[in-house]
Amino acid sequence: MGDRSKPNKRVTLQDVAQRAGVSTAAVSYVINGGPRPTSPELRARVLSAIAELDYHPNSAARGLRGRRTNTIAFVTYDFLPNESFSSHYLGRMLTALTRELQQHGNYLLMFPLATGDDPTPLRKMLKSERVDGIVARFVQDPPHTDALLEVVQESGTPCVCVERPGDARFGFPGITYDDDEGGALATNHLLGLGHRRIAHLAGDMRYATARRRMSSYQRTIVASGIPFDADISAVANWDIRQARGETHRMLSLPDPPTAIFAASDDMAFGALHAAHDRGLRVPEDLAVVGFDDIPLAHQLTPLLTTIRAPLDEMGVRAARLLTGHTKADPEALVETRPVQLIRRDSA
Amino acid sequence: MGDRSKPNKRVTLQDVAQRAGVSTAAVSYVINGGPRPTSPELRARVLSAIAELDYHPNSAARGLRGRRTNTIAFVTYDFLPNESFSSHYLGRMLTALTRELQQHGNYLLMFPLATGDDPTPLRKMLKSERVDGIVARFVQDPPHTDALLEVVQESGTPCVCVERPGDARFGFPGITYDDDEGGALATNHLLGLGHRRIAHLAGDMRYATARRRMSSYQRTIVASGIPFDADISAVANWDIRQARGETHRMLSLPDPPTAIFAASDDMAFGALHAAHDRGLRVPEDLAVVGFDDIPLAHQLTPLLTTIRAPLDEMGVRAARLLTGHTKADPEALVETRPVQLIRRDSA
DNA sequence: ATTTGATATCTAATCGATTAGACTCAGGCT
DNA sequence: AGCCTGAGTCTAATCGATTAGATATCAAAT
Repeated sequence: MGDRSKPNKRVTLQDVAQRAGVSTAAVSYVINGGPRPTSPELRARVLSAIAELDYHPNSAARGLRGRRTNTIAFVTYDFLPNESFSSHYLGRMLTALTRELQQHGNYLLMFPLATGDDPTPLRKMLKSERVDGIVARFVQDPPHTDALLEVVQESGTPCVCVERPGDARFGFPGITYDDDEGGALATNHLLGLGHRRIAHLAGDMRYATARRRMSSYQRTIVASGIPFDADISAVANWDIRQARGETHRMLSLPDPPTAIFAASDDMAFGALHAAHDRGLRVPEDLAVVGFDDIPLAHQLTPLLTTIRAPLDEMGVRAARLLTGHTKADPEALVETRPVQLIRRDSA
Repeated sequence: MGDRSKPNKRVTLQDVAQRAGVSTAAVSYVINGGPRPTSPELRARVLSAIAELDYHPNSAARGLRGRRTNTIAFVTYDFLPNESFSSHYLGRMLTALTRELQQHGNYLLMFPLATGDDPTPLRKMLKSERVDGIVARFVQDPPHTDALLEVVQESGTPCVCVERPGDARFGFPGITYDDDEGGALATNHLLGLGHRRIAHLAGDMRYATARRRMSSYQRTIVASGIPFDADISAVANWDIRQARGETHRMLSLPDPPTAIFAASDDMAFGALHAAHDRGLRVPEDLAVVGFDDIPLAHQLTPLLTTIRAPLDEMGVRAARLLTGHTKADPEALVETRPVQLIRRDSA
């Protein structure tokens, strides 16, 4: 497992102080820029000693005395055990998060949890003061995650929720995007193209996100004077195959849809698949709009028209709030970032 | 960002000792199971005091004195900045890793790096003694990652490489699977089905994995007495669209392939797409074998026949080696886990 | 009865950084 | 001259756990 011997003796702040001929306090002041002023000469001496000795502050000692770990946890609460890691979707946020954190010497700890998991490990992690804050991605809405949020609150760890509006009762802010706006954008885009028979493929109804996307579709349809038809609104549970099956079913109806708004790109692929099966042209015979904008969306043909959620922006924002590089508006518990219609070839 | 005030006073080991009427040493012994024996009565008193006070050891203090952080870093070195997080492929390993670590109270720190990134942040992280060990996933082979490995070695941090054979010069063990075996399995499967005209879609040649999969394909073909034909061996760079394009090209040849071994499931989808475009039946007119077994492989139709790498096993194994729950065989610098042919519908 | 040894427990030093409090010194004020 | 102020630096206490060394207790060995 690599060199187990200790090849290089530890360099401590003491050593630096000695080398620079100053006190340990002075060195600390220089490193941390305060809380007392330092003279330029002293600063120079210390900095060159640090460089010469290749000194790096010990994170444990810092954490103990200074009560900062420079670590943020990303806590997920999924329905399936491995969900968080296997979604292209989440990748965008994690990438943004880690990069933003790295920029200021902070680190990301992964803490995946699945529904039904005991919250004790989370409690333990928080109470051991391992992290300065957490980014919570809980796919369910209140009250299903109350137990977790209570654990977080009780530990006193700063917390920012993502992909949900936060929680007023617990005082946690949330950074989210507007599923309603996304659903409306998608549906209106199809309406604007002249479609009157627009179907919906919905995600797993346990997800708030799935429910919101569906209801905004319904509202938009109805608002435009078209009656809602349950026959062409199907729950496909985020699943490609189910989406394909449901699409086939709907296309076999006496009055088949001419357009489909799928609540995820995956399901949109299922719909495209079905269209392909039947020799339908996209978008001429069947227009398809997805949601998420996963990488595949612009790799498969036809290129998928979809709704893009600002995952990266949300990641960056969450990181900044937690590391204190941006102040949160104490009034606004919810920050909603706009979604975007990405027009490609499928609609 | 949640409650910033400190709602509950800190509970320390001192408090527990006082409450139980014993010394702090005794409490520590009980918690850590040693290094000295403790009597059952004392243990009981301490444990109930811990429970009553809801005590959780402070991780920073532990780290400082005990030199263990209970944290493992997952360090990636990718060609693209966000690659590590957006691959279904890696998800399997990360899930296995975190779950295994959580089991023993260890945590996973994500540390993604992209080619060309300055290794300084890694150096800094390691020298600050933030982690007990690292799992290194460096997609390139030596000598491209020497600079990074040097940094790791110099820091003295235990390191296990995954998806490559480790590195003898640095003394790091590796846990990997056999790309050659996978390529041979796939190719032989197609040969066994009677195919004589077998094409290959190769990944990005900068990846050792892509090169190995390609050369084992070539060797297997040639070993069976079929001459290697460069016209039906194409580099598609892991890209779906390129794979589709190359498949079209090959199918237009005077002597088109009847089977394709794609070095990744993604590229296999590209091939399937092309077959679909031309109205070819799979596997009758064109047989396709992929590599990786990503979730999509058993969600799209036809279900993809593919090679499955034991990512989860590798993750678990790496975790155990680093946390000391399994001893590494000091002789064997490489542990190669078997791959598996998953027979489904496409070949 | 005394020594030996093993077992169980306690005392206190220690890990390496942060920071409040004490100190020094120069310059400005009365 | 004497006092005050503030900038710059140093001394030393402190964070909370681990663990080597000292101590106590009791059973077995001499």
